[in-house]
Amino acid sequence: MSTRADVAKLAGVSESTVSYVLSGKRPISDSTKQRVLAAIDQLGYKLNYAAAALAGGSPRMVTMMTSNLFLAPPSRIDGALVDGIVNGVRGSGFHSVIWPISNEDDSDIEMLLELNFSGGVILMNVMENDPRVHTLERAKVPFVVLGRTEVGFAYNYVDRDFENVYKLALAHLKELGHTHIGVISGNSEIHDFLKKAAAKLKLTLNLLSIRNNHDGGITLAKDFTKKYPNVTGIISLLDIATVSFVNAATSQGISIPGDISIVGVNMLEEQAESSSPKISTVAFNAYEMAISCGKIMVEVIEAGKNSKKKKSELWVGDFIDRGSTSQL
Amino acid sequence: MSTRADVAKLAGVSESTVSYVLSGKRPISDSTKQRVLAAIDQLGYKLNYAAAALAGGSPRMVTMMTSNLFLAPPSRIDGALVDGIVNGVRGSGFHSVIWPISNEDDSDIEMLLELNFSGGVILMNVMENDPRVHTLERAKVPFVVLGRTEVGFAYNYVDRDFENVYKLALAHLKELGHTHIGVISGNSEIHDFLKKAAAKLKLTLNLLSIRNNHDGGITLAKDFTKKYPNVTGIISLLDIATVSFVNAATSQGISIPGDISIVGVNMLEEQAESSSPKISTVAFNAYEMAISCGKIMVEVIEAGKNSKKKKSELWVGDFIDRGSTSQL
DNA sequence: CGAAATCATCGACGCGCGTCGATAATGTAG
DNA sequence: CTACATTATCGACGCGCGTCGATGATTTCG
Repeated sequence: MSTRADVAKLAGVSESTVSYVLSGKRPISDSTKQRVLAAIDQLGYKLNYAAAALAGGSPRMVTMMTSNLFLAPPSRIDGALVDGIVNGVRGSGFHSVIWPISNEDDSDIEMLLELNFSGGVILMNVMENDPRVHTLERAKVPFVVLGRTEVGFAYNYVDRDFENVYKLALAHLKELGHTHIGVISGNSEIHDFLKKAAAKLKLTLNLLSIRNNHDGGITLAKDFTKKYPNVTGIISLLDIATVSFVNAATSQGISIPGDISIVGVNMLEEQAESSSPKISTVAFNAYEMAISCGKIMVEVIEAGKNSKKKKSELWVGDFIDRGSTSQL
Repeated sequence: MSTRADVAKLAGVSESTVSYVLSGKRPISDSTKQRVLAAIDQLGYKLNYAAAALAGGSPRMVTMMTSNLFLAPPSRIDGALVDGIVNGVRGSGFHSVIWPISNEDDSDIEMLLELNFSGGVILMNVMENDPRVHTLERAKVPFVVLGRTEVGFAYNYVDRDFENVYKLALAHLKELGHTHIGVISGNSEIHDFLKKAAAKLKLTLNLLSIRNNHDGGITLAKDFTKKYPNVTGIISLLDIATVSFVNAATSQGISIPGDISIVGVNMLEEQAESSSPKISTVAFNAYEMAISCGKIMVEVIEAGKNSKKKKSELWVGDFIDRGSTSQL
């Protein structure tokens, strides 16, 4: 393993010059820069991670902090997000790592920060008013939240523009004449953005709360028309259960889109096309969004502590018609 | 953030004494040991990760190296394994981290090693003759393979004792009078251990190769009895598809265990109990196995380069009767 | 009681790199 | 040609810790 000293010797310059070539924090003439880079290439020199961190450089490593990636039934979406982040930061010469935290215990987070081996943190699977955000804030680590946790507090985030995603889905259903809309969700309450969007369009919402698994969808399909005679349109916030629901409903004689129109807003294309019939969605480009999140993370790290400006991004997708909706 | 110097000053000892208290590599009298520990406690001192790594200490961090955790449909089993490893090493004061590698490209692995921020590597999702094993071997990093990749090459591993797992499942089916056994698998060939076990018991195997998803199970169930009239017993190496198969077969009038007896060998209990009827299995204690793997990893790291002895462990589970098999 | 062995502890050095202050080389204006 | 700003480069130091050799304290044995 060659060191900075080896590179300096081979290039005939001082060690600090090598450092400045790499960091670009001081001007270096083109000629020496070339020589140094050639030496680096020839020796296959790699920056020693630990030494750089010790000497005060921010490590070129991004940590994805996630708690429920492995406890809950794993979703394709989580996979797409992880994958996107990895590729997003890779392009900038950063590495990425997943830091599994087992529970609500803060000690895992603080461990990570104390180790100081991570240049930035991407917080995933956030909840409303997630306390971890404040832990990160206090620790003064550059971080980006994938999702949003609360208002009135400035932080970097990348999220879906749920306000418009819901509006898009509901507007489509309303245009087709549907007024009583079922909401397939894993929560016991309807999300505020969704309530607001429905109110504006004067639609009636009906919460259909199920677990996001195969069983959840099947259970919901059973006696659906008897239980929810008014519901003709559905907006679904789940993925796995939605596929099962559509399959199950169809096989027991409910026609989609004849009897029920359904729009998914939280599914990957692959999933939306795995059911029969296929499911129209408001596209959720999870992978692309995660790539962008990774890039923003890198920008935030490189901007350094000096920059107080927070970056954020909201993603809407197009409505993709796969034929699961029709005129009432 | 307090340092070793702070602790030394407070305890009234030299810095090296503090180090030796922590590492235990030189004898320290009880009285000073107590004083040092008290000072550490009082200051909330934490070993600086980067400095320790730089100075040559092996970092108290374990890296799980996995490629297809996020590309393939995620399985509950992978989750259980990750979770087990995390908890297994946590008990020994190690941290663990997932290093996602995107493809067959070795550069990701070498990056990890060059960074030298990992005390040991647990290689997951290994294939037969996995080249990564040799990369790790060459790099002289302590590593443990979760699974087995090839014979005639000494490395640390933890794996299921497939030879006996298969034997247990097949013997059970044979006792009940089944002679033509279907093998539900995702591969295009039958695993050697399984072939051998069948040969010894004079059973005929019939490969039923499907994808490990909901569709795979349903497709297989369709016209099963027409396509495979001889097959009365099944040993399934998949999890998700098996649940779907059992559900689908049952709902189209095939009686389990009346018409077909089935034994799963690669499922979590939770999964085996989610179908109707439930599925008898040879228990796969993935979580417990992973905990053990984590502990072995720590042992290997702490044994250091001096110890040439390789550790390995093979796990068999009990046959758990859930009523999915019966006398022919 | 003195010499040797053992034990507990200390001091110093180096790991590889980031960065500050200083210096040498070059350019600019008076 | 001198005085001074600018640019390019160097040398030295410190980050926090692991570890080796050395020192002083204590015990053991002849």
